[in-house]
Amino acid sequence: MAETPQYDQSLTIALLRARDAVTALFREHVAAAGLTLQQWRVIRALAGGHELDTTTLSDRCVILPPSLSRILRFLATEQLVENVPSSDRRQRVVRLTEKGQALFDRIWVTSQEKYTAIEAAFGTDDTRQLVDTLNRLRACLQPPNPR
Amino acid sequence: MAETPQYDQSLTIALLRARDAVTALFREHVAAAGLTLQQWRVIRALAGGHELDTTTLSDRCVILPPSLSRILRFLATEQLVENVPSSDRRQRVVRLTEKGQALFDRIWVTSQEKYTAIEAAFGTDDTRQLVDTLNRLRACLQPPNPR
DNA sequence: GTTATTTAATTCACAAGTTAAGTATTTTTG
DNA sequence: CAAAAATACTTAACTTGTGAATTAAATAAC
Repeated sequence: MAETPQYDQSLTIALLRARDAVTALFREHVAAAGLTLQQWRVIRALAGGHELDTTTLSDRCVILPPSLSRILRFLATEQLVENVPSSDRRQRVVRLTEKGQALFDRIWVTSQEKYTAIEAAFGTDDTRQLVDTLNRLRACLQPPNPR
Repeated sequence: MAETPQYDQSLTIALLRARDAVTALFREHVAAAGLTLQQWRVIRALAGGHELDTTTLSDRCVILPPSLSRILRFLATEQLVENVPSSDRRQRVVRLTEKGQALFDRIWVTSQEKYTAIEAAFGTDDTRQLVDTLNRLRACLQPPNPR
């Protein structure tokens, strides 16, 4: 039964597969609302009236600046986000429009349900512990303070 | 300190960040050899003389068929992989060329070292346990047998 | 205060992710 | 055996990931 040499034991592959399995549960539902998962992450980060510059947004959504730039261009044409004047005119600060918040509200309900279903299937404690472990892994790999 | 509403507690984001942190350790080294991480996953799956059809390869590398098609096209032009005649002429079976295997051998050494370093930093037991947990999560989310 | 330097974001070019449609071969069905 | 259905890939079109180059504005250094 030496089918997969050691592939299933690889941390990188395990992370990839697990992420794949989780996102698959949300993709269809988010797509039905006309958004990709990445666009949804941005909307979600801005929900509740948060005004964020693109650097913060990029970090929080784990989306590289060039991608975020394109995503914001799309969301702006859809009138889901709008710019907020900033004192530092280099940076771009954005927020949700009313339409954007409404779309968030609509998607969020079902999204919550799906997430709850995951916790139910995998266990609430196990889920929380996994998140902690993943964050610990990350903390342990990234040079603590590049400042 | 209510900076991130609940974003850091999200399983999807935690998976994304963790994967990001891990792959970052390998990307530069693999890129120096002229490969992307995805191309490297394919090479790695074929290493050791494995002959695989694209369906199996797609599943094992967690790369969708259209992407794999492009990747194989590239690897073929680089003469790193070659086709193997198959009795079922619908399917494409590939294997590494000598050049491909040589490239694998070259990358693999350093790759192993990096992986060992991760285990050292995060703990061998913790790493193995995390992989198990991730595989369990996946098993628990995916409908067991679509056959 | 003008010239460097740094910083924030965008643009560019190419690889990959994603869905849908298309092509060729095999299997199934009648 | 011929027509229909299923299977294995590939192509096409669009969005995103990735690294390098570019633009614009703010800060630092003369």
